[in-house]
Parts: sequence; C-alpha cells; structure tokens
Amino acid sequence: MTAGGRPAEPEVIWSRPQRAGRGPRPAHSRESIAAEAVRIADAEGIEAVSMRRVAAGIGAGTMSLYNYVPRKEELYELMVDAVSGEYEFTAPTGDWRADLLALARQTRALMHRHPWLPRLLSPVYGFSPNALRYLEHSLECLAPLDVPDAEKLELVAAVNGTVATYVAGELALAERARALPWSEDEEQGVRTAWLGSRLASGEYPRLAAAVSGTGPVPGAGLDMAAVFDRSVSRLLGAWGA
Amino acid sequence: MTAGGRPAEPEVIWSRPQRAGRGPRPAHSRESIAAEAVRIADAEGIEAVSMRRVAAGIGAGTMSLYNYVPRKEELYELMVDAVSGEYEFTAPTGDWRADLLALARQTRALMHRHPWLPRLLSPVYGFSPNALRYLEHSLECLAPLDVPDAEKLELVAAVNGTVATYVAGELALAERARALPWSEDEEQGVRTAWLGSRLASGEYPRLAAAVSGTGPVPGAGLDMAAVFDRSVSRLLGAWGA
DNA sequence: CCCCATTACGTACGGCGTACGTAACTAAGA
DNA sequence: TCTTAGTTACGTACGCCGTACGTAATGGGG
Repeated sequence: MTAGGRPAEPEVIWSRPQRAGRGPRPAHSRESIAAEAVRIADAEGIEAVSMRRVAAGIGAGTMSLYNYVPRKEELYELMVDAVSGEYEFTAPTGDWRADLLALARQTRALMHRHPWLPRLLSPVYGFSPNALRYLEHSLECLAPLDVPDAEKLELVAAVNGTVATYVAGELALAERARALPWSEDEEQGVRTAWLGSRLASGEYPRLAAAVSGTGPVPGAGLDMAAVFDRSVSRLLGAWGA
Repeated sequence: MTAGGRPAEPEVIWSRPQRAGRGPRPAHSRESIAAEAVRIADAEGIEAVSMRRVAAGIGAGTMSLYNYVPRKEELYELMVDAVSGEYEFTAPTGDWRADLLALARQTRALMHRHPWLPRLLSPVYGFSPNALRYLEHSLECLAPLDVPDAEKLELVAAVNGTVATYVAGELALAERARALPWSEDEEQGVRTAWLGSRLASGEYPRLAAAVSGTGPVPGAGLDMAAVFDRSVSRLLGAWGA
C-alpha cells in the first residue's frame, strides 16, 4: 500500500468503510462530495466536474479528495447513486404495468433534472445501494406478474434501457448545444438543413416520406410526455398475459 | 474566420466539403482519419483516442488535424459513421420481424467488434450518411408493417435503444476492467462479493431470491446470444398484428 | 501569372487525473 | 500513560489533454 493509504487493488467503493479506526476524523463525507459533484454537473455540465473543482467546492485540497474517492470513475458512481436516492417509492397498487410506468416517469423526470445522468448511467453502477433499493421496489411491483424472477429483472432492464435511450434523445440537442459555443436552435437549424439536403437527393425515399409528415427532429411540437408513455406502455405490453 | 480557416459557426461536419477549391491538396481524408481513430479505440480503448494520437498515427502534425475535424466531438461523429458502414444490408425477406432481428444481430456484432460504440452512440449522430442508409434500409424492411411511418421510426429507435443497452451491459465489466489496472475476473469478483454481502443483509428479499437462481452478473454461463434474441423478439412482438 | 484562400504545423496556455512525499493527528496496544 | 502505526490532509510535480494563434508553404482561379 502506498504512503498515502491509497490502495490499487480491486474494490467496490461501497464496501470501503467511510471511517477507518485509526487516524483523525474525516472532515468530509461521501454524501457531501457527491452532492457537490451533482451541483456542479447540474449547473455546468458533466465536463465541468473535475477532482479539483469538487475538492475546491467542499473546501478541501485537491489530493485530499483521493482519501474518499480512489478514482474519478468512482466519483461518477457516487453521483449516480446520489441522484438515485431521489426516487419516491410508493406502495404497489397491484397493477404492475401502471406501477412500472409510474417508475419510468420518475426516471424520466430524474434525467431531466440531471441531464448528465443518461450519459453516466452504466450497468456496472447497477448495484449501488440506491440502485438495489430501486430493483427491490421494482420486483415488489412485479409480484403480480407470473413469470420467472430472472425474466422480471430482464423486464426492468429493458424498461430502463428504453427510458434511458428515449430521454437521451430528448436531451441530446440541448446537451450538445450547451457544450458548444452556439445555441440549441442554431444546432437544430444546421442539422435540419443538412438532413433536408440529403433527403432531397432522393437516395432515401422512404425516409424522406417518413419525415415529411413531422419535423425530422426528435420532438418538434410533439407532446413528448405522451410519446414517452406510449413507448413504455407498448414495451410493458409485450410481457405477461 | 480565423487565420487558420477554422470556423466557429454552427455546422455539421458532413456538409463541409472535403476539398476546398483553392490551396494545396489535402494530404489526408476524413476516411483515413476516422479509420485511424477507430484502430486506436479498438486496440486501446476510446480514452486512448486523442487528437495528438490520431494525428501522429496518420503522420500529420497535431494541429493539421483541425483542418479536417473542427473539434474532437466531430472526430467521434466520424468514428461512429465509419463503423456504421460495416452493416451489410440484404434485401428484405417480407418478414419484417426477422429482418429487424437480423439487423439487431448485426448491431450487436458491430458493438462487440467496437466496444466503444455503445458509449459513443448519440442521437445527434443519428443522421450521418451511414446512419441514413441504415434508417432507409430499416424502413424498407418495415414496408409490410401497416402502421404510420412515424411509428416505424419509433420502432427502429426502440429496437436500437434496447440493443445498445443490452450490449452495453454485456461489455460493461470487461470495458471497465480494461480501463483499470486489474482483470475482468477480479472486477467481477469484488462486485459479486459486495452484492452478496448486501443481499445477505436481508434488506432486499425479493432481489435476493431473484439472483439466487443464476449468478447476479449479466451473463454467468448464460447463452447471451439467445437471451439477446429473446429480448429483441419480445420487443418486436409488441408491434403490429 | 500572380494573388490569396487554403493547408501544414510549431508553440504555448490552461486545465486535467493522479503518483508521491511529508506533516499533523489519533486510536489501539504495551 | 506513552508509544506507535495507521490515517488524514495537502502541496508539488509529471505527463497528458484540447485547442487558440501565428507563420510559412502551396497551388488553383481570375
């Protein structure tokens, strides 16, 4: 082990004790660190989250942060778990499809509050404490569904995948515009113009016909919430009786 | 416009001419640049792809690359389009579900060949030339399906979302292990141990029961290809008659 | 033929993740 | 109670990164 007590062995951050027995009491907590990182990401985008920024934000020296978070990757894991704590789980109603749709709506709202979340969501973070609470609650909602447990987990994964992809699409233009020196409208404008010119080439007749009805962009004037509900409901309809 | 001819205005890289009329003939092409970036990402991971590395790889000065690619983000866009060219489109059979499943299998194989692809896939890249070819072909396969065109695009998006999420899950442990100084087995070991200890706490009874059958990990001994087919087929089953 | 847009690219700046060394601190063991 | 070993805090430094900018070379259009 190095002088600073920073291990280079495989570990999961959640199994690390927050407080070791021996030395001075830690001046910070994982919660406050995660909260600061989330604050920065919400305000300025995920690319503004750096070890230096977060450390400064909680009033610590940069390298002190490494006593709490072994790598930046683990900081991301903390962030995802922190916002996963925002779910409000209510008792299952008995209608598992309605319950899962309500959960999916919560996920969508969560991602709109934290637009960096879809990008950061990774299957390897899927076993953080709050992720486990989420899975447990999902299984509780799925109690009335008579399929093997393994398939229930598949169902939850499928729903979450659909939700993540859907909301990523909703947020994509805005997120990209925030990271670049021009506005979302300008971004949308050049993309639409490019697409229009390609479609006018006649190489993609079916696509041209398909987008001629609506705008080609993910949500020009549509009620996104309604489309979202419909997509998730359709997926849920593929399971069970 | 700056001295170097590098615009800071909104634009889509695909609408930029590869060759301007005036000066010396460009020594490189977008294709070769994208190919080099893909080569690096395949061999050493997406985080090894830097403007310096790619420029050096094609035998150019670092800043020369900016004559071809205005920002690193656009390099990613080139990469995604480049590998999207690996699809082999065959004539629709008339069975749209089979055709779309075959396409989904190709996507899965593509992502296994280029494990960085799921991470990089972004809805804003969805209109690159090869993405348009893909969409056009998908619509061709969906000709027998009698639903509005807009819904067909929704269907394609839903399938791709499911595929991306699924394969990201397949690759997650391996990709994370490659980026960290330990092996996939070690990574899997510590994650499994952590999960086991949490489940043993009794806080998640349903989850504990659900994972007691199989291992908790995405694919311990399962036939992933079969599970994949089943997931996609189920989704396809939710559409049409 | 010559002008000037365009290509090529070296230098430099501010930021990043993080290895490492050192000093201050405190709980556990003698 | 005193020692000591493990822990926290954090400054410094290294090697990367993306990219702004300035300058020299190049070659097609008027």
